[in-house]
Amino acid sequence: MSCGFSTRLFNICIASLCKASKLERAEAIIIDGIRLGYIPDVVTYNTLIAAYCRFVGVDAAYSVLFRMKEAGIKPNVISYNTLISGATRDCLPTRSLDLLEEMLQVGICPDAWSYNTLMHCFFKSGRPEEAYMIFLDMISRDVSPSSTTYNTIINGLCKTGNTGRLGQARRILKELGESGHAPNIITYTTVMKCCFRSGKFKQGLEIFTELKSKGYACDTFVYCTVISALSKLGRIREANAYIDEMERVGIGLDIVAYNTLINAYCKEGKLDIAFQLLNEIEKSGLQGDEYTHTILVDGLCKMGDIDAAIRHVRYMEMSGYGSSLVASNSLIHGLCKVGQVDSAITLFNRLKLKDSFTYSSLLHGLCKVRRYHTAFRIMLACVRDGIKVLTSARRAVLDGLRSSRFYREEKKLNCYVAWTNCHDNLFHVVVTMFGFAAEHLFLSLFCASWKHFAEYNMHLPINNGRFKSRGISSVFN
DNA sequence: TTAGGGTTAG
Repeated sequence: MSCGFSTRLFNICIASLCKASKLERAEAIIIDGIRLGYIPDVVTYNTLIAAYCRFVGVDAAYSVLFRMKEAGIKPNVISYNTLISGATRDCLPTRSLDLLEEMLQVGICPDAWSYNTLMHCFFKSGRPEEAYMIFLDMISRDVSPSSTTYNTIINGLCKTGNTGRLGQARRILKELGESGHAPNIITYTTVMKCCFRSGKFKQGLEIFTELKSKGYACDTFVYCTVISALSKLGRIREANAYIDEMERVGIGLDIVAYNTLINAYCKEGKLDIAFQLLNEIEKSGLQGDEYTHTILVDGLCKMGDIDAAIRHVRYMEMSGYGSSLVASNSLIHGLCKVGQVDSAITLFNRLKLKDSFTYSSLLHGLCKVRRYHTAFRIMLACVRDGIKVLTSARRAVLDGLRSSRFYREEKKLNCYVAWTNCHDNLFHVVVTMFGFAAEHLFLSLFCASWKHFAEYNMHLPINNGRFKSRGISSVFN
């Protein structure tokens, strides 16, 4: 008994070292502990696995699993769930699936936690159809979905663009409650964020009112979501009121909350307060991240202080934040806005990575100063790279080419765009066919009982029989 | 000792 108590204390000590990322020290303590008679148990090793996943990587964590077995300690479901979580953090769906396979092979039954994490991994990797198949496997093995399962699916489908019936977000929440799976604060935050993401601000704010009226305690996630949405809408006074409320109810500010605040002040044009907050972050022992500085760069661009924005991007590069694509996009947009299109082109050419924002901003800037032929060349490169620009940017280039009598270029560009659209349509048909599965899940999720749903899905062609051990990987590869 | 929700740009 006393030995068990000592092991608990020993594990607490290891956990605190791991939390502070002092892995070498934790390992040394384990060796010293063994000499003194403290025998590490499965909790000790699981703590170490979690820390290696967080601070080093899943491969290093997996080697701990190996050492654990060598020491005669059998890994349990938490050991594997932790590794799957590590693979998810690094966005490695194949790896997480292999770990599930290994669990089954060594006779450890995956639980809801394992499946939820695995589904999240596939959603995070932009593969909702496979996440759906994981869900089917979960059902076929009689593992009951939990509230986390619902939240993972709602969030995953929303982030991968399958918003489905989210147009009726409040009804979804009501149906979830009626089905006996009461939504929790995470469900509310997820659905609210989905509304904001799809531009349904009114509905999102109604959900916020609803969760407050139902007595849910708002946490920093809820406040950040709402404050950010209000900032985007330009409703700064209300955003400020919630910032005050957050402080009043004693919610401490982490880096994401600080970034949200800085963004609100930038949107209001109060750059001085935004920079004061940056100092406050550093004084409080936190550290600004890529988001913090990107928000500041964008704020400076929006205020027309391009020189300061350029200086801040240089500061970011020198301070090890890397070159943020979002910050560069803000800068390109800002340079075009103040008429420095050549500088925008120089920056554009320097970028190794470009996206739709980069191209759209520069194309708009070029059209604004009637440099349609340059815009034509850049847009050709963009189409060839398979990047889609805003419809307004494409329209501006085509209209400009026609008005400047560059008919041959206009025709060529139109051909390219039509060809790409044709491919997109074909792709859309394929995606829709597979997407049926995800959509079906979504409809069933809120309309039918889980049991009925699972039985029904057993007859779907996409689920020809249950997944079997070793069979599951072959479905995905 | 393990999972799900929050912050940036056109």
